[in-house]
Amino acid sequence: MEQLPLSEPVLLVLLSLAEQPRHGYSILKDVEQISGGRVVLSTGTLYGALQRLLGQGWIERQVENESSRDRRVYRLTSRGRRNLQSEVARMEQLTKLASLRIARSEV
Amino acid sequence: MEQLPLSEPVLLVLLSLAEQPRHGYSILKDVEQISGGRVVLSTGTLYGALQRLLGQGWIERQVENESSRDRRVYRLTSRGRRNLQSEVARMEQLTKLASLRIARSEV
DNA sequence: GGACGACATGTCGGACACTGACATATGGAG
DNA sequence: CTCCATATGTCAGTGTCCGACATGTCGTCC
Repeated sequence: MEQLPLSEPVLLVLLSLAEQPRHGYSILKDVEQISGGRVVLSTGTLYGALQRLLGQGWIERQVENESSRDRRVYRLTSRGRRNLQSEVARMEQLTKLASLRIARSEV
Repeated sequence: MEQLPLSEPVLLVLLSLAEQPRHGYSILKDVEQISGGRVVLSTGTLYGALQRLLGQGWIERQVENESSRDRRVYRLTSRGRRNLQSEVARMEQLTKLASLRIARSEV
């Protein structure tokens, strides 16, 4: 029922979780790394997005056995993975269109 | 000085203008067409975006000789075209990363 | 000539996401 | 013991998008 498209911050959070379950701060660092340092999420953006994604059932809390630190680990749900895939498919289509339009206009 | 990324509505407006100069309503119809009917801009979104893009120097008004109808035709500036190209390059990079991450997680 | 729908531009309030600043607390290194 | 990285969270401000409303023209059909 939720409509795409995703914002870049949220997309990067999901891509980070697509690789493996992570906790918030780990997502923060991973996003910075995979974006080549270009995207540095503020904690407000991150934790707000996590709450929203939880509410929509795209991600879920992972239960931990014993970790000394106060970490909250999240993982993609199958629903979240499906939605992420369709979102990426949409992006690919849009990117292809964009490349065509730009190329055509340069001739 | 303006930072990317662009929202999907604005990106589609720019792609529409990348092909040829258009007036507002024409952009509206073109965006609907190139997005396969998926994106239907509200006029609030469209005219707001056009004002912003004018202010940032990404697009400019085209002077008309004589058209009966009250049309305001816009075209991309060279600055706008450069920025659009770098934005599309960014999207391609992000899309590539996304495909990799998703593919890897499916194995 | 009158009605109606497509064309054409615009404003405005509400909803919502992103940002930056602030707050708090723990772990490890020196 | 001090400092920094780790770790999570809130909040006010800002900007964008959307839907509704407003206004007017042009062409066509009856």
